[in-house]
Amino acid sequence: MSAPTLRSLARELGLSRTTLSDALRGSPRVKAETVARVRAAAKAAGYERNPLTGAVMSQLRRSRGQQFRGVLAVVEIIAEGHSPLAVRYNDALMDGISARANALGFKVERFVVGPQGLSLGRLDTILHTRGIQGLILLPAVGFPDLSALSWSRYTAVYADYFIDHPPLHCVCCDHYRSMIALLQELHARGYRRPGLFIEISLDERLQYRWEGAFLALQKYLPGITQVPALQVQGLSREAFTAWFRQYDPDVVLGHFPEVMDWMKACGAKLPKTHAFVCLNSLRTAGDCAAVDFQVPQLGSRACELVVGQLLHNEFGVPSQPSLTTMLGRLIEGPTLRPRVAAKKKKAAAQPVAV
Amino acid sequence: MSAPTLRSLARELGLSRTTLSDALRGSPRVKAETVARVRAAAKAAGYERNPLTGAVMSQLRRSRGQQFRGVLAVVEIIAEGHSPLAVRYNDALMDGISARANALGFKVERFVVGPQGLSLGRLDTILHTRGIQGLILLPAVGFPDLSALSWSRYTAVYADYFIDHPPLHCVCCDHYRSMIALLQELHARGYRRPGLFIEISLDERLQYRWEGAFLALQKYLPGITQVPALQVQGLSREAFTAWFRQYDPDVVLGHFPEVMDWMKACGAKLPKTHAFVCLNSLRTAGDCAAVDFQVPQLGSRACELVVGQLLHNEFGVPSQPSLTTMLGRLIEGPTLRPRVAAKKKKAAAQPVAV
DNA sequence: CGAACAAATTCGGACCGTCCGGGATTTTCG
DNA sequence: CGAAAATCCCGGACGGTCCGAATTTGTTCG
Repeated sequence: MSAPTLRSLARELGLSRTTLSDALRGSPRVKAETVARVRAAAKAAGYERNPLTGAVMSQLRRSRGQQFRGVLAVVEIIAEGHSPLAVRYNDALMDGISARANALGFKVERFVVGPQGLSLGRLDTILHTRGIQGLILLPAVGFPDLSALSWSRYTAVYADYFIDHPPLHCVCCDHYRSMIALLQELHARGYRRPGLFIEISLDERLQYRWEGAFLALQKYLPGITQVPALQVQGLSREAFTAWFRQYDPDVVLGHFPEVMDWMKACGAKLPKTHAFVCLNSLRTAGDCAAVDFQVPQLGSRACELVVGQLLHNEFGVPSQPSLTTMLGRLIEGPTLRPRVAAKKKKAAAQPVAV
Repeated sequence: MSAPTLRSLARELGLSRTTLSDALRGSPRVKAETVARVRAAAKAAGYERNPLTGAVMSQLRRSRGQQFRGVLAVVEIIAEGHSPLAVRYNDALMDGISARANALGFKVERFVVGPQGLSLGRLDTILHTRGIQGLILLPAVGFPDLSALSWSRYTAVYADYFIDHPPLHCVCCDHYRSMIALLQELHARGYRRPGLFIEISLDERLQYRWEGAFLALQKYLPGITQVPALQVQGLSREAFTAWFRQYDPDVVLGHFPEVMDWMKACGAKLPKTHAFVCLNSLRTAGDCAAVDFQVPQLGSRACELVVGQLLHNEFGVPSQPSLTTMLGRLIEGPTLRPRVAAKKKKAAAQPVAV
């Protein structure tokens, strides 16, 4: 009489153990009234389901059927003509998502929301009828509002820095730390006048993580000649040339590979006298050093997060959203001096983690 | 055919599932020759035993009905006398960890590593014999090296920004975004000369996230009078007073509540003429506005991460470490003007997310 | 009003890996 | 040769989950 079990409690209530199990977990298969009745009885009898055992059983039961465990929806919110860069970014994300989802036994379907695609209400209906519960939201322009979806049915991750409507878990590259690591690496290679050339709107979206890290490290790395960052609203050759001539940064960090030509026009030899590192490898054609965000890995991590929550039956908006980030990598290129091997162990061919 | 189970493998070998189970665990009940044969076949078929499942089943069978709990190790690395602040931080983490672990069916045990505690080798042995596989590492001074543990046996999370030996997943507060949000909130409340007063060693450990965010936002928030940040190596009343008199910041952000008295001595009235926000609520006694890192929630998240990996049978060092962060919150206090209710919906009593 | 059909709700079966009692076979020994 | 002992292996039960099937309830239409 000391330890009430699922089965004994079920007998007492005149229900099957299955119904009890489903009711206690709040499965929609059981009538709401029954759920309430069962829970009250369980509480009265002092029954506590063992969550660890439950999780393990769930896995065991699932592993038999193998293969197909469900469908994940990848939701793309397209407000207006999206740039080719965004397309490349999203495709890279998709690669990582699909690969990981497949390995975990999930299939992926892509939905497009926006003027040319589905309305939110329509998406909600489709997901509901298809029984899709896991969502991965691809980065959208601006700050999208998805609060119209019935969130209590879904578990989701936003593949960007931040979403407030609703506040979901996010997965994104760590631009701040990537910049820190990049500057430290450049410093180790002997560069002392790093210059940041950035379009304001790009960094604003990232809450100034590029420039924040740049400003802080410019101040604290030893022996640095501070070059003021050049912010522009649009790409302007004149502005760049004037800035480059005035401050003569020995390594330019920026998003636009076009400036390499402008630097050369000013007499710079890459990588002999000056260097250039593109802040986003997706913008390059492999002809310069660049920061690689490892986007597929981000997608993979996002996928793991969603699947993890699905398996734990956690739905709805999280009580406290979190941001999961991963460090970018420096891809070597002909526009940057390789690291001088101070110790023998550092292999130049290896990509250096930044 | 991709997921061999104990039973399917047994059928194939013409043995019973029981014998298989015993053989794989090396029970003396099974003939040595059979053990070898079974193990070889299991390896060939790609059968993998999930240790957590084993533990659950074992307890289930042994002590029927009794609640089985898995065990997580919380590892504290204490190099020298740890500050009372670190103690408070770790205790808050533990609260969150314990609560979440409990809900997930785990219990927590604390291990202390260091000169006054266990050696790494000893810890490794203890964890092995106790069969503990999930580790949560509490923040350590400096950059600890734990590579001596047999990592292939464990899955772990480090509850701080960064660990490189080995590179593990980390969970930490998002100091950068917390500062951004704090400055935006202060700006919305009408403050225009925020001043940052910070000890270098504190921010250096955070890769200058406080100051990086401060520098960037000082530059981009409209109508700001830039007050240069005051960095100190130790707390000095003279340096602070000189800085405060010279630049007259209308809100001081810093770690040390002591400066409130110094500000008052300079003629400041809190919160009438000036304000103070402590950058770490654990340093305050509730007598001033402060940033709350929501440490228990961080612990909770760390716990979820470890348990998730345990359930998925993922051990060893991750191929690509990630950092999971959560936003701090602004706790209102008598040293800060409340937000002026522009719209009626903003309740002053509610803590504003920063 | 009732039949046909759809949706909602509940149930039964199969399953996971472990432990223990016990069965089957072989070995030891009187 | 027979009995006891040793060795090796098997079946049942455990608690909880999942899925398909069965049963009940509700709805539409002739």
